[in-house]
Amino acid sequence: MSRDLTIGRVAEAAGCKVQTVRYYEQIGLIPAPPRTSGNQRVYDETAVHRLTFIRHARELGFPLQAIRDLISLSDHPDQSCAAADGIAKAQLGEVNRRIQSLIALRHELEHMIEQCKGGKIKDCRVIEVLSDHTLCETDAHDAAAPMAQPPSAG
Amino acid sequence: MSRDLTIGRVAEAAGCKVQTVRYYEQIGLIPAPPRTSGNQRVYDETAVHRLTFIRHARELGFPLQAIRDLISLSDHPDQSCAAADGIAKAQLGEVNRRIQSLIALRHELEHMIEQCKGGKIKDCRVIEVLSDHTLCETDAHDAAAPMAQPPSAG
DNA sequence: CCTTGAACCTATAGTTACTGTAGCTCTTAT
DNA sequence: ATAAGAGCTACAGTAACTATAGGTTCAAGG
Repeated sequence: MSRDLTIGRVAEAAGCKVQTVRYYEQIGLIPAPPRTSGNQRVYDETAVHRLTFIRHARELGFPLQAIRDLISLSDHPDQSCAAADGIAKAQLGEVNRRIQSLIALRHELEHMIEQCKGGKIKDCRVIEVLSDHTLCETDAHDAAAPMAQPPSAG
Repeated sequence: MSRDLTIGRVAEAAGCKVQTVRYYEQIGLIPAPPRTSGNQRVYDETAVHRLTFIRHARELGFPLQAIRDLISLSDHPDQSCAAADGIAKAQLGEVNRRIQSLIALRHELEHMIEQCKGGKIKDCRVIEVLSDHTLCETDAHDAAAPMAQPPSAG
């Protein structure tokens, strides 16, 4: 078990970028770690733990604000679980809405591609469907619930 | 058929905000319209058409750059349809990836919520699952393909 | 004709969640 | 001793808008 990790090691272990770690520190999502005599950050395993937590939550689509709430929750382990549960449930609702929307979008795209089998643009359904209001009366219109954009899982 | 639309009318007809219309003009996605003597923008139906096109494409998850390509394509109607088709197909691939990811995420959230039925945070699976690397080995990890974030369909 | 209030104008800043760059300093290996 | 590579700060940029401030124009009512 290695203590005294550099920011690069921590970032690698947690699966995020060095800049992202510094950014999370800047916005107060992780505490500022101690520094070496040469001013470089020194982390331990708990930083990896918390960054991994954050990454997972981001991958699950939680906005940073929700993650902030979850973290403050987890810092008070004797409180009721209900708040964390509520956050997860709200997130589940978002995810379900997103899935519905995307399925509608997929139908529309498949339809567009189906129609567009070689030919000139003036006959191209891709352009036409996008241009014409009446041709796309699927539920695609209530798409795009205002949710966190997904992190680039790099 | 009304000609001489104000920006507010156009925005309403196309289902987007006034600022968004000005923004699209600013970034060159729509042409700058003529102005009244009092410097106010004057649109006609073709602006509504193009803005609707853009909104649909955004709702389908196309990034503005792809929309830009589509528009420049549609300005040359004698070219092959293949390019537009390619853009749509790439988009379909993204949509499918997103759906897969979200379904995995939904499983994970449902599992979390299932486990978390009243109790204290120290026993809460929501926190635990998010904290622990090994507990979430679903395909959630290849989630979050770098795609355009969805527009707020307002 | 004058006034009121909504809608318009420009310019700029803020949003989210980072990512990238410039120009340094520090650490580590040879 | 030196050179590569990683770290440091600070700031700019990204997408795609959204919001604000502070001013102008337009349409309707008195």
